[in-house]
Amino acid sequence: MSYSAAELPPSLSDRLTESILGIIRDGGLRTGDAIPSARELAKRFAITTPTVREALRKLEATGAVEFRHGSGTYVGPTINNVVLANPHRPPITKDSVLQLISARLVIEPAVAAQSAIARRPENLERLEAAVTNALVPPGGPAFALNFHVELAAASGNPLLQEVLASLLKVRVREQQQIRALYDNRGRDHEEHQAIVAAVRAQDAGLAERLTREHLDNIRRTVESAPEWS
Amino acid sequence: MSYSAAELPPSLSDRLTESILGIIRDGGLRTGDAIPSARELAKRFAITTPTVREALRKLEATGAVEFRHGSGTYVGPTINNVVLANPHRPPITKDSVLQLISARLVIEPAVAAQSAIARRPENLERLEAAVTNALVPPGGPAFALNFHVELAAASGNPLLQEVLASLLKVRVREQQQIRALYDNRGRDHEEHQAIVAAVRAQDAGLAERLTREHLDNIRRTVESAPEWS
DNA sequence: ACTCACAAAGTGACTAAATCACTTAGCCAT
DNA sequence: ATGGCTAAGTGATTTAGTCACTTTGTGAGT
Repeated sequence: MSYSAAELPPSLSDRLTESILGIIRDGGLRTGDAIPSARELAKRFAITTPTVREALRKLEATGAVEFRHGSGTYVGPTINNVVLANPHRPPITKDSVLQLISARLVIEPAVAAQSAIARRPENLERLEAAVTNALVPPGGPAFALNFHVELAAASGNPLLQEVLASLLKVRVREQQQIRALYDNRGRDHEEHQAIVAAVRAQDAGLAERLTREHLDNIRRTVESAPEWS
Repeated sequence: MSYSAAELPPSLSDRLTESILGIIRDGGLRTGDAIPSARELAKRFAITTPTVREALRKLEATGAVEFRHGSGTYVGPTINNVVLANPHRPPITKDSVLQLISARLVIEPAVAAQSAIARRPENLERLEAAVTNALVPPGGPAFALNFHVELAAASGNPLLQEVLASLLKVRVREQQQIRALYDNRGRDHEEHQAIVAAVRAQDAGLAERLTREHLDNIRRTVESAPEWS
């Protein structure tokens, strides 16, 4: 837990990642833009392609770049993130899901209160969209949890959004499992709508309470479910 | 922001990282244990070392493994993390520091309240240690911020500790800058001690209020400081 | 018996030069 | 215009080898 300071001398590939990030940032490249090819980078830094690829793989692991076979390498979605979801996260158990909900139970009510205060009109729009989409999906990606990310986005602080997005980036199968347990024909939807109403009315106390109750309901549902893995 | 689902077919190095994680987890290896050498892994999976190294670099980027030149590759400290600090985080500005403090201002009071309720005797010990160490350092690593991680640890939820540790893993230079601004001869220390007292007394409301005030003080100090980068 | 220097083995770091697989864009024939 | 083919560019992976660093154990000297 100490995250001590015994730093090793930075390897060539370490310095390379920094240089590549420099190319991206100094070049003003945004998410989706293409970066120079591996061969091009190898020539530019006078090293070989396997070494370049090692550096790029490190950036890929954190979502800073994305590979598209045959096409090129592109700036990834989390290039400017401060906190990330671990892409190599440990397997999920019922206990770890309960731990996740408990953490959200601490953080999200406070976030909801802040969002109620700071929300802007466009946040309300996106929240409405997230709430209504939550009823639509026949089996598509889990939009329901996206609601909670949008709720955090309404706080106006991108870091809070990052934190919630990282916590909620559970594997899709487990999300569906939770929803199957909890979402008995629109209960999720109703509670989300109530929260949006509180945020719209800028009633921080209410938004906080409703969010806490909502997550507490989910926690209880999961808690009473049978072990699944 | 959409984190959409356009998943590409997993590459060889993707499958490799999963296999290596399998070796670590199925083997019951813990942080600090050695994993098979790159040559050994190459032989075992019937592939070549550059490919193995790419997979290992991805794991290195998320702190799942660590390289030690000439010695071997070892299981890293964040192998079981759910959320991570971005090792390739963007450069820090005064605005980004204020954004960070604002996020903590939302999250940490709620965490402090939870910690006041759930704290166990060993948490109080570690909190005391963090508080007293905060006065010691002549220039060493920033123990002061470690206090906030320990405060989150006292909640009993490792995820909350991970979130705070990720948020606080600012570069050392910036930490010193903040401390230089704020810590006028022990003010930090006094406020930390007051928070510990509230946690010890299991007074959740007080712990929450003191934490909010503490961070608000820091925020104001940073806000009134001159631009620095 | 103890210590220290040094050699050897194991490991990571990196190079060099290819080949294969995939994507994209342009051209051509329809 | 449309469809299919071709060629260039790119990522994916291989093969074979060299260099640098760490650890360990051995053996000489004390």
